[in-house]
Amino acid sequence: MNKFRTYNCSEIREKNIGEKIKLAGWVDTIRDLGGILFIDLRDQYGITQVVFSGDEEKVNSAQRIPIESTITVSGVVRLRDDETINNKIPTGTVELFADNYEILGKRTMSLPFDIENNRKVREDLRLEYRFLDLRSRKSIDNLKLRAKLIQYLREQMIEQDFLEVQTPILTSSSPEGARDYLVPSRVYPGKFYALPQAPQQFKQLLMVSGVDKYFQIAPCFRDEDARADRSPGEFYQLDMEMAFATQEDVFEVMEKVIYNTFKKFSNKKVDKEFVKIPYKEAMLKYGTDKPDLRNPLEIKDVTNIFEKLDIKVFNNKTVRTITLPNGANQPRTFYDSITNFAIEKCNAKGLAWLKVGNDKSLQGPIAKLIDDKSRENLLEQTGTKPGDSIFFIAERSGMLEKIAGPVREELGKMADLLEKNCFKFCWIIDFPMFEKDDNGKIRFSHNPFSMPQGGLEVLEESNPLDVLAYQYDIVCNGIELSSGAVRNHNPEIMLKAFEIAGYTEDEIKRRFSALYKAFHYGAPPHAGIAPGVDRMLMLLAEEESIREVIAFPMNSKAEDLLTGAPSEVSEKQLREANIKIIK
RNA sequence: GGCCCGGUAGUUCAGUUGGUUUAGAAUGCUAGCCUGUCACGCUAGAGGUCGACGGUUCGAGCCCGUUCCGGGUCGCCA
Repeated sequence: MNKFRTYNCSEIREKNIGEKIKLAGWVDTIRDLGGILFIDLRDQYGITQVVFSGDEEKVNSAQRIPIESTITVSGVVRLRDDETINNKIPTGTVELFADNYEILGKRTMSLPFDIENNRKVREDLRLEYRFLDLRSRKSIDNLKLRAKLIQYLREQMIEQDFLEVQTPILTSSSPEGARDYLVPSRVYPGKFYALPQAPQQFKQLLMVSGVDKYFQIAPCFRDEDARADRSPGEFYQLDMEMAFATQEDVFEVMEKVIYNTFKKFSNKKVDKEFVKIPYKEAMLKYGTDKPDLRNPLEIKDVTNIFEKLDIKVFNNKTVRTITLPNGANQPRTFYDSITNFAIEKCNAKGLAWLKVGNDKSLQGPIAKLIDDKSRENLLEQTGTKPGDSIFFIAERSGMLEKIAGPVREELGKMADLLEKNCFKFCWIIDFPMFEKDDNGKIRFSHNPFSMPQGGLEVLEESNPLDVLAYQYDIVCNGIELSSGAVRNHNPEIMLKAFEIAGYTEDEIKRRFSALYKAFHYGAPPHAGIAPGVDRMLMLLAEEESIREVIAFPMNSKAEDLLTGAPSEVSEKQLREANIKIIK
């Protein structure tokens, strides 16, 4: 029998009445009513009410236990009177009538914050005392959800015949992509390992080796600044890759896994259809490559109508609109507020708008400048009905999405149009292979290892900026869960693609030697994806910050406030690592 | 690195055009009372360099400047 407890704090029920038992846990609250005293005893599983009564000395001493200390209590399980039953907890019909207790771990420092109200507390303080922060019910629930989710993902991948393979953590720096975390080599002065940004090269090598379907719950490391939905430093992906597979094969596996997972861990409606939207269309209709499809608003291009009119603020610009159904009823403050949003948050010069009356008449700042025929075309082309209103975003094309996208989102929120309690997924497909950087130089727009659509022929004959890649993102409610691609397994096409992006053959051989070499030994066509585990959890737990679903996250400045990482190391360690610090 | 927002009891916040004694509230803490509470209740008490420095002013939590710290965002994240 366990020395400290015979049951956990969520276990005892009416069938245990009369039983002599022991419980151990944290003192959650003490309610001292004078002659009688109640303690809510808490552990990972739940809460049981403990009663001290009768023995005046015991009641008085129990009253002085600092809350959040750990104790063990022995006594007898009693039925509660009908009027004292607590329906909020599973153990609410019974209680432990204590005859003795012992403090196991006394709290001797004052609490830095109220544990159950931890969500309102400054995050740095919570992270400094993460061990207390994690005592809150919601934190424990998130840890449990994470464990179950990872177990379920693993089960599903195994069920679909995927083989779990672990790839190295100490590996080599890859010059593409994010900044690496470097680890100095002791044996080879001046040389470094890098922590993997993703197991990308290894999983592709596994394909060449003959692993047919690979997966891993993979830790990934990137030295980039944090965001609310992006942890700094490290995160986990459900990394997968399939041999002899096309884009559609990856979609089929992933849709099954994602749908089942969201269905299992959420009470919300999960849309079974994963809409496929080409990148170009997404940028036009939603102003972003991660559209939130709960928002019904769409952006329309009306440049053709306005290039014929002489409206000063629209001249020589691309003009796009968002129609807000029943928008004409919105008060003036609504229009001011969205205009301010566009100007302040998106750097727009302004936001023109029109109300459409029941007789199709237009009201608003630019109404007088639009002739009858243009008005008809405008209403027709944007699908605007009497009683609606239209918002105009006019900009040069490069800037346009940065305003239209956020304005569409904000309008949806302000008018409360987002479909509630549901998850809506889409695939964004047909990403461009190349883009121009600020200096007009052509570079890879996403993954250099993606297969260009049309292969070698297209690379040789088309304008690079028109070449599409077999590259796809999966997006849920406006959050990007993952990127994936059909990989380029053909060395000839690989050389050509890198050549367009300004790399020589020597550079490729040097930087991607293993992959480049391997692809000369019979590589299967292969494709994969790697959805972020933390982001899935964030959506399922309905958390605003990714740090709520990670046990020990770093703060947004990439510091671990518990252990003090990153920290200075001793001179001896530096010498062994052949490192000299330049300040 | 750029831009935006913030910093006032342990914690979360309020603090009016700069002007009345001792800078408030909630919660937490301490003490006392209370035999059926479950966020128990009631009474009393302690708790503050208003982030820091400088300036304007008869007078600054409030205005100005500098700086530090925190959050968000853009860059960045193939």
